[in-house]
Amino acid sequence: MPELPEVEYAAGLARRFAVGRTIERVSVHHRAQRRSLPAAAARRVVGDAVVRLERRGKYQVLHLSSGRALAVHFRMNGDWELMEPGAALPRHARVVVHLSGGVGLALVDSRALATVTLHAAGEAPLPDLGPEANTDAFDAPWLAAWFRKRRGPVKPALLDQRAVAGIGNIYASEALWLARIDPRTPVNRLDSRAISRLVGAVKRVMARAIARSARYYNADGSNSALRFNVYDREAKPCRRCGTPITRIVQAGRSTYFCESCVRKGA
DNA sequence: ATAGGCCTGGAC
DNA sequence: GTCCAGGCCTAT
Repeated sequence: MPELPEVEYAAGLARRFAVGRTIERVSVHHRAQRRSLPAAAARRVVGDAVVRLERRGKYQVLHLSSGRALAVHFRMNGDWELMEPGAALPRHARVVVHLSGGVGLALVDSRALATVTLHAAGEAPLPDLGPEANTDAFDAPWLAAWFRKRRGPVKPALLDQRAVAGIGNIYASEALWLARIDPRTPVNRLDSRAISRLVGAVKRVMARAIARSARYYNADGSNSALRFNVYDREAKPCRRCGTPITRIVQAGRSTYFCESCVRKGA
């Protein structure tokens, strides 16, 4: 579930729920979770208030009144579950931020791959990230400049969060399909028109998903009502031309595309 | 660029 | 049982 649109939605929920409240306790319910959040770190934030919740790419940052920050990354399966006073621990709750008023912000994640990290005041809580995929800061000149410094096929390149923040494996395939670009095209072979199409397609895909995720987001992380054009549609007819969708593996991850819709040379 | 690791659950 | 998964890191 969690690429930029889904994280945006989850962040909105958590923001309305947690900002203005004070952290009374942080409980960790899976040992793998201690790799990113050791017990001492979980203890250190007690008494801190959540003053702001920021989403950046697929990350969320809980800015605390002391200047410290908690950075959260959902990875493959993470999500928030909001616990009202007296609520039972949700299934797959891995970390719970217990807040004033008796509520709890629960990180649920069946695979326990999500991360929560504590950062001291003045320390950058996030790695180097490119412009947000859904904003004007992400534009064709930027992407062209990035591609000039890189090599290799365009689809894995789109997943590099330093190039553009927030795109994941699903929306990378979706955007390339919309732009009619072959995912195997080396980035140095994309002309400026193709790059412009790609930037436009990324923004359209993001905007649509953001608009829909508010309605179709399920607590278990599934987004079943979302209808993808190519993702997970191997051998099914392309919605544009009917040709069976092709699945290949790039950088160890599935890529879906339509071989006939793709424009020659891009 | 690829392989393996981290984890669990669902599909087959 | 096997394979796969919307992410990302490290090692080769």
